[in-house]
Order: sequence, then structure tokens, then C-alpha cells
Amino acid sequence: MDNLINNEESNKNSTNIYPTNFIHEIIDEDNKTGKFNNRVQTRFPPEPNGYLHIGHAKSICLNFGTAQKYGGKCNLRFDDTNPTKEDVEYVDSIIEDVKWLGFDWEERLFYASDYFKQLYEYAVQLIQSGNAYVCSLSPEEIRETRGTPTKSGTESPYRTRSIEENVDLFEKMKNGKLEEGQCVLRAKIDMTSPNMNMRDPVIYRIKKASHHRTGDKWCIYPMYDYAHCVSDSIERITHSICTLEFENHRPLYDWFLEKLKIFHPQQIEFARLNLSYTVMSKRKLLTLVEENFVSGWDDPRMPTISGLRRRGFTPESIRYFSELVGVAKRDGMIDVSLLEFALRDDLNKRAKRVMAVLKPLKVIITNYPEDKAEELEAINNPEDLSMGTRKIPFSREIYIEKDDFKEIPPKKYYRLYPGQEVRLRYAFIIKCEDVIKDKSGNITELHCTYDPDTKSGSDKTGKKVKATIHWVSAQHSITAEVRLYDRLFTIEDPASDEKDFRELVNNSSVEILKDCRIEPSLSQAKNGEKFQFERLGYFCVDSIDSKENNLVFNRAVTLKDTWVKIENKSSQ
RNA sequence: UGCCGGGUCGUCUAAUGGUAGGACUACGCCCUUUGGAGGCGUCUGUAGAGGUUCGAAUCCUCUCCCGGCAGCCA
Repeated sequence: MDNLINNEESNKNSTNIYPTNFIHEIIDEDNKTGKFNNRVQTRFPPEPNGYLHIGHAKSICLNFGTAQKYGGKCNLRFDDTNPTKEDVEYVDSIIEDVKWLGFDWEERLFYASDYFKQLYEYAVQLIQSGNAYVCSLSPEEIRETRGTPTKSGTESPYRTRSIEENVDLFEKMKNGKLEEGQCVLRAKIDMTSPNMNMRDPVIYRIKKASHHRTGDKWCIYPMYDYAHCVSDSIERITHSICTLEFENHRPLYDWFLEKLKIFHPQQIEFARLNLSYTVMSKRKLLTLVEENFVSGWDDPRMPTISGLRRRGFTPESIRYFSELVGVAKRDGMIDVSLLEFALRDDLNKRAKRVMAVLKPLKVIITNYPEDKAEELEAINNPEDLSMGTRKIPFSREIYIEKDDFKEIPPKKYYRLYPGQEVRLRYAFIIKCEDVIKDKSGNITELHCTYDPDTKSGSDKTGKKVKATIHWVSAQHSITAEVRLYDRLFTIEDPASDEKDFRELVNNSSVEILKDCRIEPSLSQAKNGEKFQFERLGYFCVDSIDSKENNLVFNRAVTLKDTWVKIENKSSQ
């Protein structure tokens, strides 16, 4: 009985670490039947033509996570078969991002271009077995003869060329004797197939372009459908996991491997990730970069891994998010609030608390001595007392958040207003006595009194206040820039809108605050370091623009804010 | 009008012929020296119609809806 309970417990635990999904069920079944000798080998196969985004992160976590769960391996393989679109800049960024996410491909860093020679030889085999031919139709003619989804295509007049002629022409293609567009190598399958991918798809095309790895060695390059399945086969991939749009390609994937009679991995498709209020297509992301809607691929508003990293996301939070979204074949849209939840959940446990005033309002504590300053003890993280405490300076003049004062308090407003008392976090209870304004009626400062007997930790007065607000000492605090980010698009699904996505960009997706006041301990903050600014949110030192004497913080995510909800409700 | 794949709370995702559950969101309450965190609770769901069955989200039939496919892109 005890054993049974323990087993159930441990099963539960392992389920928590590796949540199951339909792909793992397939693998379980394969392991039962011994299909791949109980071996599990996956791969993450990006094309180096853009930066990785959160959708790729899901795929990375799935592929590496699946390998981990089954004691297998996951390769990193660049699908670099189109030199005109690819670049080492992207290779480098992808390597950095996958590593940062916490995954290790050990020595298994591969490129489809590593296999160009083998791919070529296999193509010759296809010709020799009568399964491929060189087609001299123009690109336009190929398109015209392909038919449409509802109308079958017609066979190319070059389909019946002799094997010798095909071998000869293919060699000429390889040797640069023929020009781009003059001919291609095609698989000989079925021009009447209801699956367009099977209507004699192109295997090789001529591209007299320099490749970022093979240079000018090749002037013919294999197409995805051919290169991908063969690359998987060469690497002895067992489960080739890809997104739904390749489902129609699976018959072709299988066809090549059957004709070549080589190791046959199983392709499995799952639904790609869509996130609300952003776009995920590389083309659109590139447009945002090129047309300066954002500052670059790593702009903190971008859904790219590098953007999220700069924004303040942690690898842990992204991996957790990937777990939360699940894996299925149903197309869907994940609410960005789930991503934010994953980050808060992580940072709540780990981020050091600190006080920062974003929109400062000066407060003079009139009954506090002018020349006095004292140090108060603050807890670094109430969720984790092992993170210790620190000292924060307190003095007669402090800054509080403008929002924490209202001359005329709305209903349910608990913070400062004339005559009202609040506690200063880790310090004293103060009471607002006077509101000082300039000639035009703007509030310039508050005069308050404090109760010396209410010091945090040693308050014996039993006084109760409705609110605790954050603050910094005016003379001790330092100035910093803080960037507040909001969603990049104004609507949930920019891709589905009839308007061009450029028109849907949120014009106020960033607010830059230059005169924020932060507690002095922050002068030591390192680039990339993350903090909770108490009551405000989680912030990350910007890794690009922040300098020792000019700190810049990015707001990664706000804290949940009950007051905002109350405020919104009463204003409706 | 072709082929392929999908339709379970607002959003994701479980239940694999046997109590429709979880997470996020929203709302409410408790707690709180962060209006944070935490705790408790509530709301809301099997696209439709038939059928098989003691019993159907699950199997069968039909209908409806959504996505993908006509690059010498991946």
C-alpha cells in the first residue's frame, strides 16, 4: 500500500516536471513497440534568417525538454539552404538565445549545409532510380502547370528525359554551366495529386549566391522539403517535431526517405504559439525593425528572445511559460497575461525589493530635525528571508510617488490626502498637514509631520493606517531613467485585422521617465540585474543604455494592482 | 467547389466509453507594515442534429464553423 502511494506521488511529481502531451504519448507508444529501439533524438532546426522569438522558445523547450524527459539528445541544426536570406548575424544570435534559455546541444551543432555533398549524391540516386528529373520549364511555366488546389496540374514536357540526360544536366547545374531559373531538379511524383506538395516539387534550384558557410563552393541549393528530411535522417532523428503548416508536407517527407531507403524519422506537427497583442512572423518583426517602429530586434517591446531578455524576462520564466501553454494541434492565441504571470511568479521569489519613486513629489517632514539623517533596516525579500536586509537612509526631505497623494481623495483611496495618515515603508507614520502650490496651482510639495514613536519594527503605539507607501530620501537618492513598456499593438490579434499591421502599432507602447529617484543601494546595480520596485513592478537594468552614472531601468512587468481596478471601475 | 488538420469555460489545456478537472483571466472574501505575495471561494465550457450504448467530450453518420496548402521560401 505504501509503495502504491509513493508511486502515485512520484508519478505526480514527474508529471509536474514534464507535463505530458500528445507527442509524448506517441513516443511512449513508440517505446512500447520498440520502433526506434527506445531511442529519442530530437532537433531544433531554425533558419538563420531572423532572430528567435517566444514562439521558437516553445519549440526549443519542447524539443530539448522531450529529449531530457526520455534521456535522449537534442541537436541544434541550422536549416541554411537559402543563402540569399541567411546571415551569420542570425546564426550568432540564435546560438546565444538557445544557450541563454538554458539548453545544451553539447557537440551537436549542425548545419544543413554540412550535408550538401551527401544531399547532392542522394539527388543523383533519385535521378538514377527514375524518381527525379531536370525540368527546363521557366518558373512561370512551372507555376502555371502546377494547377490549383482544386485543379490538377499537367506534366512537364521534360518529365520523360532519359536518366543519362538528367544526370548530365544535373551535373551541369552543379558546375555552374547553367543559369539561375534555367532549370531545376524535380521529384517525379504525381501532377494530379490533391496534395500540391506532391506535384513534382522542386528539389534543387540554381542560385549563384555565396553561402555564409560554404562560400562559392555550390551554385545549386536544395529545397527545404528535400534537405530537411534527409538531414533528419543523417542525424538519426527519431521524432522530427515541427509546426502545423508542414502537415501537408509530411507525405513528401516520407516519400524522399522511402525512395532513398534511408533511416526514417517520424514527423509530428503541433500548433505554433500565438501571443496576444503582438506579431510573430519574422517578416513582420523585420519590418518593425527596418521601419524603426522599434529600436532593434532586442527592443524590450519585441516578442523576440533578445527583446524579452532585455525587458527583464528570465530563462526560467520563459521555460515555465512554455510548460503552461501546453502542446496540442489546435490553433490558438495565448493571452499575454499568462507570460506576465510566469515572470511575476519567478521574480516574486527571487527579485530583491527596493524603493524607487518614478514620479517624485517632495515631502517635507516639518517636525523632523533639519540636519538629522538615520538609517532604517529594510528586508530584501519577504519571500526569501535568506536574502537578508539592507540599510536605507531617512531624512527630513523625502520624495513620494505623485500618485500616492490626492488633494481630494476618491472613494476607497487609502493613501495620502490632507489630514490623512499613512506609513512610510520601513519608516514612520506621517500625516499630511499642508499642500504647497505654485502660482498656477500645481502642487509643488507637501508638508507632513511624523510620529517618532511609530518607527517600523518598534512601533508600540498600536496605530493603524490603511496604506503603506514607498519613498526615498531626497538628499540620498540618486536619479535614474525608467522606461515603462506597454503592449506593442492596440488589438489582440494584429494579424487577423484587415488593416496593415503598421497602423495597429500602439503609439504609447513606451513611456520614458527621466527624473526618477531611486534608493542609493541601487548605484551598484549591474546591467541585466532585476529588482522589484516596491508596489510598482519588476524592473531590469537595461543592458545597452544603462551606464554607471546614468542608470536606465526597463519595467518588465507591473505588480498586480488592485487600486487600478477600483479606479477603472468607479470611472466607468 | 479539392486535399489535409482542427473545434471542451473569456484564453490555454486535461479527461483516451464511467463524477467535465487544472492553469491564466475576471469577480468576491480572508490575510497583509508592498492595494504586492499568500489563502479561500464564485462565475463561465464539450459547435449542432441524429445514432450506438446501462452510460458518449470520447465511437458512428450528417451538418456547421475555423486553420493550412497553388515559392526556384522555410
